[in-house]
Amino acid sequence: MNRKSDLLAPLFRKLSVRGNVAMEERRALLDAASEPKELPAGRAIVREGDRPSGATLVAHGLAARVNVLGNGGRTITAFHIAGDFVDLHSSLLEMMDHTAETLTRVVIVHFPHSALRRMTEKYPKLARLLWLSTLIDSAVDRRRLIVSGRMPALNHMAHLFMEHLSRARLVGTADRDSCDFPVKQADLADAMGISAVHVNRTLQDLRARNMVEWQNGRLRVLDEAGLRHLAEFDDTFLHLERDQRSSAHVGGKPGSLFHTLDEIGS
Amino acid sequence: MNRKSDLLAPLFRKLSVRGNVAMEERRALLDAASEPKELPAGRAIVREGDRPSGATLVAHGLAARVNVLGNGGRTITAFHIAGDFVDLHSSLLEMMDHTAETLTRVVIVHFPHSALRRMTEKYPKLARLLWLSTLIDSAVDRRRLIVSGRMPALNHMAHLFMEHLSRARLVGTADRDSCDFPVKQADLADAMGISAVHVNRTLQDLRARNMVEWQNGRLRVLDEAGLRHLAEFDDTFLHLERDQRSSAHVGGKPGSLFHTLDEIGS
DNA sequence: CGTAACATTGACCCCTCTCAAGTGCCGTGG
DNA sequence: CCACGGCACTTGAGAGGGGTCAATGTTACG
Repeated sequence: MNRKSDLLAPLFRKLSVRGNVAMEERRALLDAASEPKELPAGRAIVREGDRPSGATLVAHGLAARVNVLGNGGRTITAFHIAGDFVDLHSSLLEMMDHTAETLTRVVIVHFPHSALRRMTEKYPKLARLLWLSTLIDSAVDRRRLIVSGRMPALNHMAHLFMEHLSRARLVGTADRDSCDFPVKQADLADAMGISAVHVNRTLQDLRARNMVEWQNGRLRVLDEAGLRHLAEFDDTFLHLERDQRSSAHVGGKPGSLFHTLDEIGS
Repeated sequence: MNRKSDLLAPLFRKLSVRGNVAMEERRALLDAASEPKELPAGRAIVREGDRPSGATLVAHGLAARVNVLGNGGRTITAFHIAGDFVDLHSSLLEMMDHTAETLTRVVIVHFPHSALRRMTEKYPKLARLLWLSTLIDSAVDRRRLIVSGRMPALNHMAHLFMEHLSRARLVGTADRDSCDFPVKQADLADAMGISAVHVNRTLQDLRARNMVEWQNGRLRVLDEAGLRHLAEFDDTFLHLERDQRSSAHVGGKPGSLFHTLDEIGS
């Protein structure tokens, strides 16, 4: 049990940034979670076209949201670190429009939709926080869309690194200036939409500028201000601020609409 | 009143594709809507940094989701047509992370958060459909992320056109092979992340292949199969299929969790 | 110590960019 | 009715970021 709660720590940490999560709510989440499962690297967690019966949380390790193009090219549209759900949206959308696969050894925890439903029914504040993180994920996607379409490789990579570091900090898995990022250059290429060769060159550029180190699967940011500047990185879009309504009072009795439309978004 | 219901027709149409919308629910939506407002082209509907007090629906005309980069470059990450909300997510995210501005004369209808809350409280099925379209919007964003990062201009443009036509069909504002698309080439450039010059050349290519016509703000698709092929366009991601749970029975008494977590997503 | 997987480098090419000039359309004012 | 200016669209030429192909280092590990 203690083991399981450790596994959910990153999620709790992330949710707590945006609003309080009561002990009771933590327990409810723990109860809804299945036994952890371990997957080796390179395994699919869910596949495009699947209709998952629950949501899967990454508890440890690194996974990626992957789409395959007609020409066989692989595209990574997001990295999932500890504390990220890979398919929370499948409950409404039903069919997965992308694959989630492990990039390293990964520990996952599964939450059946039925259990989630029961839990969120009872704890609307918690439901609200989960939806909020869902919306934040979309906000991050929008950000990536801008960056990927507009910035040259150097700036784009700076943004990717800063985003990764910020998100790792959010769930408490980062040191002051470094965090795990155990991917291959080819993975970065798939994530940035450039060739692996050019990833290599861009990386060298960033190193030559003494802005980052990246070896043995660990990212170290040497010049954060410089990186932020290059990437025009502003973590406002991660919505790190505390959400007024969730953290304190909130008139959200279960069943009130407070936990429905008002907490979603376009 | 009749006028107002005409304005909501595209929204109803879109929602109906995914689940039934009862007469009573339509009335509720109509009641929640403010008087329509008309804006000229080039006006901001909401600005980045705003904290809107409600959600705004485009009832007529064309708007765009815009972000401004440091170098002054404008990025369009989405076009909003009739039936699209421009800021539904602001209710949870609170602060807008992008601007929505009109590209033509636009008629908007405003829904105060409070009214939406009351309405969705009473009609969970309706709430569910609204959230669903919210999630579909994110799915479309993910799709754009893939396309924009991976495809050369010609294929990218093919995708943009097909997506626009499909969405226009969805809300009933398209003929068999054509729809309004009153933007400048410079807007297309901002949307695709390429220069206006190259938009022009790409457009000429597409025309030379007899695949599209585009004049006087109207798009006509001459070779849909060809376009779809170029763009690897598969409108599955628009989730046109009927949602089982929403359309028929559904055990969703108001207040049940059915309309909470289970209907959101990551 | 051989092999496989990943990182690095070099050479050459193409897509898209920028700069810059030219064309066409349309609304306004004379 | 025509001249004019503005705006959008076109076209041309040269430059550059990033792509591909292919070879060479470099580890990690059986």
